[in-house]
Amino acid sequence: MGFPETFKALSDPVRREILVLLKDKKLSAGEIGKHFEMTGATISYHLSQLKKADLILESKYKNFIYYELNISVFEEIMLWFTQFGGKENDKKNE
Amino acid sequence: MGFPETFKALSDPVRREILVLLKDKKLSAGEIGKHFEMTGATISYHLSQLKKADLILESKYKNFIYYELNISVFEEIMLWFTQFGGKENDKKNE
DNA sequence: AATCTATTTAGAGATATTTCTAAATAGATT
DNA sequence: AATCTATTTAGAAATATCTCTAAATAGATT
Repeated sequence: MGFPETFKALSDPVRREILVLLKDKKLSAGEIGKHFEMTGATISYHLSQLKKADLILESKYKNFIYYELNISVFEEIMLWFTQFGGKENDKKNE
Repeated sequence: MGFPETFKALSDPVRREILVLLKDKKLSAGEIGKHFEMTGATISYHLSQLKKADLILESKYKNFIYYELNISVFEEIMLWFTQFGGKENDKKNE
């Protein structure tokens, strides 16, 4: 939806952990929930925030809703960070 | 102070704008404040959050307190993002 | 030393966020 | 069709965040 939402979504530790879980595999809401000591409703809330921020995509299969990372938005965020320079983000030009 | 604080600090639009202002030059609290329609007290609050997150460093000169970016923490954050892959963050290995 | 200027600290109000329980949806299985 | 399973939605409570005004600090200037 836009930068503000994306950064807000990234500001919560639970949501960042969900993103890490989704790093290498699609997972259902229930599978994600098992990694936390929280109700399914709370997990659902966090997933909705990540979805609103376009950081994840969802797809349905049978009863389940599967979530996966939306890499393109990660790239946009990375791009925002490159403006601050640091240890050469421009290796390509060396 | 650690990832959670850093991401929290980055989640506010005013604070992100402050970081952009500091991108190419050191600025005093007052100079930063001029860019916003907020009281100095509020700016001071945001600066304290950025400082707590180690995103900025401060130094005194006369009456003024000058702020500048702390690049190393930006680098740590960038590193966190690289775990999500995306459009090759490993150009070096091509 | 008195005052001025730059900034922070304290306290309070408004709003936003995170979490829960209970109820609603919706598809799958019997 | 009745029920079971997975997930979301609604509403409420607790906590955190952002902003303000007023007061405190501290160094600079007169």
